[in-house]
Amino acid sequence: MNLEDWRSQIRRGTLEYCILLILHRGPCYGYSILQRLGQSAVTTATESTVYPLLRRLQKDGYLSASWQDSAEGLPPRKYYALTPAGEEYLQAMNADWDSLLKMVALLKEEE
Amino acid sequence: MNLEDWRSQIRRGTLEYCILLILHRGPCYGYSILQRLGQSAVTTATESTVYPLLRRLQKDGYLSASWQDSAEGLPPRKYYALTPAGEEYLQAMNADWDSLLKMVALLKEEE
DNA sequence: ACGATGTATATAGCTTAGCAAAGTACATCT
DNA sequence: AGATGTACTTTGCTAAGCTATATACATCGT
Repeated sequence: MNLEDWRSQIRRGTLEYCILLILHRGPCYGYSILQRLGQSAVTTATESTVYPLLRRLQKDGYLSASWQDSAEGLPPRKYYALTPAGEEYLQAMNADWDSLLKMVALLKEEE
Repeated sequence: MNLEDWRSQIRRGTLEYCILLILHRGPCYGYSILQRLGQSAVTTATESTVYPLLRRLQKDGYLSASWQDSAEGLPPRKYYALTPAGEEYLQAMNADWDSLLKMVALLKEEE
């Protein structure tokens, strides 16, 4: 297990959380989400991670999706948006995330 | 995917990080680590998660282990401690953790 | 006497999400 | 003609968390 493997593990759950945070700001499409996640080395992911994740979140009722044409010969985009269930799910994640940060901060303090 | 499943995913990598943080303070044995992790709903784990994780970290050279007898008829304990490689690994994780926190904070700010 | 609880560790097998690799389709740039 | 960029899809591998079960002994309650 090296750092790169650890990052891959940390992305589990974290990517899902980040995607919901992005969509909380407004509808967005996969390719753009992929690029935004790429801004941090830890959340960087590939298409084979993000596209299936988005479809899973839609299947579970947390996201809605709609195809929209792009201008100037660009491929059409599949826009995703948070459903009410998705907003609720995100709020529960926010609470857990805060709890986790406190736990880690506690473990660091006590040194 | 419900919140409980998400927590299970978030524990991937997170548990490993928390265990190294605990051992950074000094040697400790599995059962005690298990109880400390149980202080937060997000980091709560079972024996079947923590014991194999500890052995894996030892196998990878991040931890050393030694059996020590307990007083008053209690079962013996396997104490784990960070190796120099483990300390290095933890420092790299700390950097990644900070980076992740910044990413999440950024995504929350922009709303 | 006997079951329940607490301490302490171990292992087999299932499930799931991240990922590499490869593919589709079209437009622009060199 | 080939490379690059935009945008989405699918197959199959791998690794880690988890349920269930096991071992071993001590104490506590009924």
